[in-house]
Amino acid sequence: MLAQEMIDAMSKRGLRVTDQRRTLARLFAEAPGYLSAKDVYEEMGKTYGGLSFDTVYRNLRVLQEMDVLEQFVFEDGVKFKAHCREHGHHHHAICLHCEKTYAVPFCPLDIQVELPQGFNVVKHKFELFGYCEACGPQAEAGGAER
Amino acid sequence: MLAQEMIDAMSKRGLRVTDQRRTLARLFAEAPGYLSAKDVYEEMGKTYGGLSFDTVYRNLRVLQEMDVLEQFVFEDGVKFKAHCREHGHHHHAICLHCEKTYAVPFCPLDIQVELPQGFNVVKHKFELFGYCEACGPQAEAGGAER
DNA sequence: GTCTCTGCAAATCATTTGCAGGCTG
DNA sequence: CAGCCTGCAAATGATTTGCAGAGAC
Repeated sequence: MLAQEMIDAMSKRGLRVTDQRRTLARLFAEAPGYLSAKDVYEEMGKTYGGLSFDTVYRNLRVLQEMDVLEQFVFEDGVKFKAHCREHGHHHHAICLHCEKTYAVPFCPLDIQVELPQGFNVVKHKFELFGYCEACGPQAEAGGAER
Repeated sequence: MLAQEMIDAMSKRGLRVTDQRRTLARLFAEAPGYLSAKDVYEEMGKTYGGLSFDTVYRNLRVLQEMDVLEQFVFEDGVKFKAHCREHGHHHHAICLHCEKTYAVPFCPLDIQVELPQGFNVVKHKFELFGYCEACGPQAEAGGAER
């Protein structure tokens, strides 16, 4: 999602477009992968002095609530990325090195999965973790999810 | 897993078998689903006075490190349950009402999933959330994973 | 008796909230 | 100008750690 689209989305819902939010939008528009609150704080701090942590949290939450950002609970904490533009139901392959996500159009539930007797599925998760083509070569050893 | 098995596992690795750990083992052996650190603290407090939170955390961590307990990161926090005895690779269907887990023998990766170009899968998650047969009827409305 | 385990209290760490002044529309 | 947004500081909640005494083997 482009920074401008995010800003428009905020503006459309009556939110103020501040310097911070502009910077935040740009940051996520350019980020290759997920960012934690701390990542955002540190990144924004570079181009934007006198920033406070709570404002970062507040904005992340606001943007997530209006579906501009996607939140993902990793084992080592919560991270965010711009909402993916992919349409239709899909899942993700997440690179453990660059944390970039790739769409996986396949959904396990589209085929007949043998469920427990009488189990009524409401929601599901299907995620692949590994190394993408670009990171594969140099990511031999290191880079765990945590 | 039976309480006695858990206790034996601890004993075998040179850990002391204390009242607390016995109680903890019994608790997990009987628990139908996942328990958070707080759940454990509250449950154990009932049958075991003068208990401290940090000891609960310590024991949960120790038991998890020796694969007696399984840790699961829910969106509303970390929870534990006795390691499932199911053999072979499998996934889980988790009831949002009772939090009991059911084995799902199917694995999406066993069939040809179309992966992103050059993506090398290291790890994957596949989980179903919903209501089990027992909870289905009365769980109409409420009980989200949060 | 030795070494691990426990409770207590204090330290972290991530996240949230109250408040008064600053900036956007 | 009114109301939302921000920084500051303090509150909160979850988890960890240091320490000295209690209990397991």
